[in-house]
Amino acid sequence: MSEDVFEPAVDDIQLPTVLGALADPARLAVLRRLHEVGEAACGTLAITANLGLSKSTVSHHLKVLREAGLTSTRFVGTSRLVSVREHDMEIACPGLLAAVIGVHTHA
Amino acid sequence: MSEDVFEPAVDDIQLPTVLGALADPARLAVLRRLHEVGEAACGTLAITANLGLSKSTVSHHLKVLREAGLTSTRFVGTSRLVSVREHDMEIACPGLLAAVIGVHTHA
DNA sequence: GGCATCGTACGACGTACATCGAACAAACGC
DNA sequence: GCGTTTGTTCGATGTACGTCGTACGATGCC
Repeated sequence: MSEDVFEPAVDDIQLPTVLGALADPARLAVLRRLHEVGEAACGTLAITANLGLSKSTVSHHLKVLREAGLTSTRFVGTSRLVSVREHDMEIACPGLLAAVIGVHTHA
Repeated sequence: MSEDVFEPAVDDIQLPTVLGALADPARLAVLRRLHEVGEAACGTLAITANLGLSKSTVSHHLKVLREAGLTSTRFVGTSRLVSVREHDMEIACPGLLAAVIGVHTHA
């Protein structure tokens, strides 16, 4: 588990990349779950967000979210706690998170 | 040119589909152009939006935008005038369009 | 009717993506 | 130190996507 996890600076967050990261139902579900929980570990997410995905797939999705600038990762023992970069996103793409997370009627 | 162009009803607009449609720089440019112009023809867009894309590619992107529910097409002679379904989008995904179109600092 | 114009549909091609299982690396507990 | 837990990485595989040129269909003009 190397520490060289790439997280873009606020100024380097690209809108198309963010939208691409959000364009997947699984990642959308993960992001909403993270938003309401605040912080969660990868394994916990795989179970709690009740997406029927394998461990490696969830890990992959978390990587996409992180590299798009949507999430941040914190190391605690053998776990990694992931959280949404709400403040940074509000600076980079104002209103986007609220619009995407706040919608209830759509999957 | 058949008239059977599919445009989803407001209730059938899916957030992941919309986000997927927005996740392409070319489509984002087209949408912004449409937003400021109000209405434009396919050929006009291909030139005005200064994306170096072929006619068929622009047509393809317009199809993606339309099927996602983002745009509406109106038939006028041999041309098709495309416009953004701003009102419908505001109902389906409130705040999303504003967040995506209003960002200036990102491509 | 005949011809130009506008846009779509069709194949084709290369690339990117979502998904999985298995193998690996790191850190903890005993 | 050893095994367990946690998460990443590595192929591999099938699917989807972006792009193009060309061929087609529909409409307007002479």
